Amino acid sequence: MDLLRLKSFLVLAESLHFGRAAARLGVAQPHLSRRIRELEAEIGVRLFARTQRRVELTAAGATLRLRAIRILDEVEKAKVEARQIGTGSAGRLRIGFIHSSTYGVLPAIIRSFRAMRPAVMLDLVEMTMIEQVRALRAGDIDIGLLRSLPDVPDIAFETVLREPFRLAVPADHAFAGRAAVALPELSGEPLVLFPRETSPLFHARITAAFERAAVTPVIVQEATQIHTVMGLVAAGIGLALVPSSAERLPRAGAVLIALTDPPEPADVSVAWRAASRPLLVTPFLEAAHAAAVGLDAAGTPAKVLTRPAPRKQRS
Amino acid sequence: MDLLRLKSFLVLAESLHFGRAAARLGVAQPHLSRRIRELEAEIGVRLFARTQRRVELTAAGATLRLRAIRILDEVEKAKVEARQIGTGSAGRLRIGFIHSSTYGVLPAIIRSFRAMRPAVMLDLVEMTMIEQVRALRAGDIDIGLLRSLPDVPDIAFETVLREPFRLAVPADHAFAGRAAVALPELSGEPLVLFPRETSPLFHARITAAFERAAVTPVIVQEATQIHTVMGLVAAGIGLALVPSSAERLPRAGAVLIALTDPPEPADVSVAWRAASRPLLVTPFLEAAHAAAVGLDAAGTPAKVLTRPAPRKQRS
DNA sequence: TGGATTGATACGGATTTAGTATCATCAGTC
DNA sequence: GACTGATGATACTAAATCCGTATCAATCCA
Repeated sequence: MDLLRLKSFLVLAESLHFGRAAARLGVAQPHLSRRIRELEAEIGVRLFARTQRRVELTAAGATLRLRAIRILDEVEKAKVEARQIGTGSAGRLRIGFIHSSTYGVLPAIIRSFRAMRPAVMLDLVEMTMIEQVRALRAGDIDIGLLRSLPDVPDIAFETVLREPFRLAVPADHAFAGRAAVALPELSGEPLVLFPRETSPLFHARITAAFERAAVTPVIVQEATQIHTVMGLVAAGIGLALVPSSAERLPRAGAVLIALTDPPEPADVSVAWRAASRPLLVTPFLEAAHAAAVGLDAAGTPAKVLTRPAPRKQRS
Repeated sequence: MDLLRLKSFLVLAESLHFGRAAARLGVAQPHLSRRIRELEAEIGVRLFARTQRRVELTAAGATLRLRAIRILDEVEKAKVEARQIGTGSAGRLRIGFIHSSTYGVLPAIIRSFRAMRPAVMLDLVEMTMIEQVRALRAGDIDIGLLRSLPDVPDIAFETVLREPFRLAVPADHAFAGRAAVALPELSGEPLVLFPRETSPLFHARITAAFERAAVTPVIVQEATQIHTVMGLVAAGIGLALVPSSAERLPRAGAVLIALTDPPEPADVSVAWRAASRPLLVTPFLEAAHAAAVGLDAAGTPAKVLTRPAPRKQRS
């Protein structure tokens, strides 16, 4: 069975005229006769009833016609789809992301990327950084969205956003009305901190800043996820240094304040397997950078210190 | 795009090894390389990532593989289906039938035919004989099941069953206990008869028999359908001559009795367009003959006169 | 009855396809 | 670190297939 034969059959089934069908196919009439005869021989069934004056479909031909339309259509679609996936305008992109990007940069990146490549399906899976590296190596995800990594040879990454740290204080705290606070002022204040094991980057940046400021922090509680930290702050357990994306996390009872001497910003990076950079990494990086600019413009400054924007606070 | 290329692609996608795939396809390895290259050129996308040591599918290749499996499967199914329809082992058969066959031979024929050709779909439409002839000519039905026709040149038919006439009498009639009755005994009895216009065969056979017996029937009522006639008999309106298939029509208050000098039997025939005898006519005739024999064996004798079999009578 | 139309057949030339020999590259090994 | 074996790509020749022209047989229409 040959698609050319099938196509010829279909054209003849439409026009029911060997001469005209052959013309539409761009071949000579005798050759169309041959193709149809070969198709009939292969199937072992007469597809057209030729009365030497009129050509009509047999019952077998009529059902084959319906099938043939479908098959040729699917072949065409398969070709187009493969081409689109090959050129990156369609397909599937499996993305691992850390939890804290959920209310920060991730939605903006997704929005931006979908606008660029509407035909690409995104599979989003929340993972820790460690899990992302493992999944990238195993080929389970194509792209990781994570905080910057220690140098790993087989994983490439590019930073798309630098998030400044802010001071989170309970709404009824003395600092709550202040425009900015300096780290030395936190001396003696109870603090909530990210643990070294599960949040190495946050932990390192924050403790380094306290060292620079010559402050010995009083750690009263540890918590891994930003929303937990914010909850503890709101409950009055202590103050905390959190990345600015915490602003997007509605939480009654806590406010964010700028720092005059903040830690080195925490970056959000896009990672992929260095060996086989997926085609869609480039557009994804574009989308991520665009999203980062948008976030800045929307009042989440990445570098400049400003008065914290007013926040909606929901229960 | 060529199914051979697609098949080659699929085999290579399974084995991921040019040499082995080529062997499975029965071609030399260089030629498989060519086919794949051509397929990739046509689609404009690399389908395999060749690392000179290992071959693996690209993302485009992976989705094309799924599509290709489906397409090749559908092509195969289309071929098989067309072949089956062409040889009559599958397909659709549109049958027109007269009402009176419903409780006579039709169910038996259907049962027999479905056992023979389980893959053939039957479209059953009740029609009068006139409508059947029209539908056969228009190509709306393939087969008609009807009483014998006056010779019509473009419709061919074959008789599959000859139904003897019986005398239907009310259950409380003097004849009710008799084994057989002769037509002259009906002289003066009120009779229900099929009208000439709508039931020409029954009318002709019955009036001819009365003429032979030199009896002038007293017609008190006409009715077209056998179940109506039986109803009128049960109601005591009169007696009637009905084809023996009326036995299969449960009807309280009426019994059937053999006739010693019955009219010529009424035949049930299968008709088709003489110009293009559908393939399935032959098996349908076989099924019909088999069903007719079964009916005889089951106590509906076509020729011999016997005591009428006991009947279930439901309201 | 003759002309026109339609599909089938025959045959020679052109294109495509298949097979053989060979090469380049890389992984694993001693 | 050179060698060996394996793998896919390339080049070239032979065979098969495909395609177009010429022609025929049968039917319809005037």
